[in-house]
Amino acid sequence: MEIGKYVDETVSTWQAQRPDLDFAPMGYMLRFHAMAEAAMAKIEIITKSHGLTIGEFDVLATLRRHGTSSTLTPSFIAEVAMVSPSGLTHRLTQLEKSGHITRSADNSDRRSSLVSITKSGAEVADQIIELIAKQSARMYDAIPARDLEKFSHVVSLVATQLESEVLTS
Amino acid sequence: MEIGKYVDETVSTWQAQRPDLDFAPMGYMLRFHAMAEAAMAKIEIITKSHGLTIGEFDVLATLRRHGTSSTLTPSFIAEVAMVSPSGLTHRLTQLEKSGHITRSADNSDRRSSLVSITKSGAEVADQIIELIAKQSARMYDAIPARDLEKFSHVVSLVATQLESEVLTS
DNA sequence: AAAAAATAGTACGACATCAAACTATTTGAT
DNA sequence: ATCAAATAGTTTGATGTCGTACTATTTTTT
Repeated sequence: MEIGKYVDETVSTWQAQRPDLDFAPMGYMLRFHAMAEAAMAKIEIITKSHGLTIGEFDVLATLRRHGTSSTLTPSFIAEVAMVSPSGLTHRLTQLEKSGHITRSADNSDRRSSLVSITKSGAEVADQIIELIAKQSARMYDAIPARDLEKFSHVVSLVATQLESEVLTS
Repeated sequence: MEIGKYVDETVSTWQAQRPDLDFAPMGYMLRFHAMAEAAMAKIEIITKSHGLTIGEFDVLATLRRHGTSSTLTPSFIAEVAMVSPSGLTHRLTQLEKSGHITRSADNSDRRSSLVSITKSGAEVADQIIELIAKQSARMYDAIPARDLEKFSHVVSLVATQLESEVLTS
């Protein structure tokens, strides 16, 4: 089913069953989410075409954007990429198999290790980020700059609202 | 890491490494996505507190909003809930275990089956949807109605853009 | 009427992720 | 200095999802 229809159907059938509730905000939220998912699906097509999951690309991108031959610790990457330690281990293992990164010992702290991006890793990251930047631009092509500002503003407000709630709930 | 910071850091470090590209649109997209994820995480807390995954609730909600004692086929539910057939089978199995639905044979087409929501299933669905409706409303509390309209408009535009691309790519 | 094609649902295998338990090492407290 | 606590990373087990293959049934074709 297509996104718009899905949301419309969901909201209207719920509204019919529960007229005591207002489903308009839920509708905004659903549309918002579906949209973001669709955008992400586009990105995934790009990474997959280069043999990477989005998660793996995220790790590779974290390394790449800290320098063409950067070396970071798993902890730092996990923090920035917002992935669990175990999730990161898996991603690193995959990237290592593909030859996009190398792991080496950290002699100053032997609990830790050093993750380096390889030449091929940096190349793939560069190729993918170009496609993502272009795809993202295309996504907002149809939107007038003024609307986009307004949009961005609302997104910020919702973000603030959401994060303030984290503290109170 | 907090959402806003994460996006800012990502965009600015990429921009420094690849000044030839424009990362502003990607920034919008990332913020957009992070926000939607955060919203969904809120919903997940609600469903989890009633012992359901979001996916399971989606199935239960599909049944509930088609009537308090509705009966639907797995095919229809899978279509509306946008889940794969195998994914649906798993969700139905879980819901059946919890006593929220029942499966029975369809005598008019013996390949198919009939899924019915139970009394407890309908009750849980109602409880959860109330919380989701309220949570969604709270999310947009801080936003003036006019801005919200604009927001919705832009979301629709992006949606259209994304879906038109599906055809051309 | 028989054979081929389509459809409904399930089973199985793969995968990305997470939480919790675990090992190894470093830091901090006494 | 010693021992407890904290930290870094991996391993293990569980979960939810999908794609593919499979079984049973119905529809369509000839």
